[in-house]
Amino acid sequence: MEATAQLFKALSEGTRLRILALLVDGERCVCELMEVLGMPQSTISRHLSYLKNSGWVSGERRGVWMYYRLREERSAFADGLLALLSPHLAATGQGRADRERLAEMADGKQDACGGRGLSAR
Amino acid sequence: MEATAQLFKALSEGTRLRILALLVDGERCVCELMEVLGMPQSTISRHLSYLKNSGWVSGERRGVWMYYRLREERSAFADGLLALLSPHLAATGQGRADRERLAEMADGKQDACGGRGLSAR
DNA sequence: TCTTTATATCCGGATAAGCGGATGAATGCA
DNA sequence: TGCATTCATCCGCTTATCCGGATATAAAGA
Repeated sequence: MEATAQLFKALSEGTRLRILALLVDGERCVCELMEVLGMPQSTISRHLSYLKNSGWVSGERRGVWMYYRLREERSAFADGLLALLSPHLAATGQGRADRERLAEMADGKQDACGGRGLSAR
Repeated sequence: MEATAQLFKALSEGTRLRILALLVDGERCVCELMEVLGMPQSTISRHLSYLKNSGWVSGERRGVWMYYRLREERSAFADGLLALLSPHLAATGQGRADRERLAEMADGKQDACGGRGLSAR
């Protein structure tokens, strides 16, 4: 019960939901998320830690960059939750805007990372 | 996005989840919940207000008692969430214990309400 | 080794949330 | 009307959470 509450607590914050929604499409590095969400690095990093500790995402270092993605090992409950959540978030105005912003960045490559951080996809 | 976060925030607290799990089986009055959860009245009442404000439950006064139940008007998303949540909570140790405690109360009618508060079911 | 870049963590401050006793309002009964 | 019961809200307190600048760490290249 308390564990379930903890799972929901991770999802009870707007910024974390935005991050999760972006990660549904694939891995992202911190600087990409900073750029899309328009928030300082410490804020992004802190939320990513939270999501990692609560088991929603995993991080992998590649060179100087940390790439975060959704963890594929999930409980059946968390899995159902995500299946429910991801289309819901994608349909949100904010979700659409974030996704669009990311697409623009991928085009211009004029972002903070200079495009170098963009994972090969 | 922020609205979704708010929805989850209501579910991010153990006591509120216990209450919701109990309401899945039908309406309950405050004194029954007090007795089952073993918490002071102000605590129960506060969480019920929270659940009411976030749209999860509705309350109806009948005489001196307030009966709370799950609101049946829910967004598609909240509906899916509840469908996922309720069996999950019921399978929990805490969920089972609470349910059992309630059953004992219904038998003995020796609870704080003297059984008068037990809705006719 | 020195520097730069990307990220994590620390820190202090502000705000929110939870707790449970105390108080007050609504109801019903004598 | 007076009283008991049920519940909502208030209150002061403690703890948790979020923020973002500052500092520390890790990697890569000069």
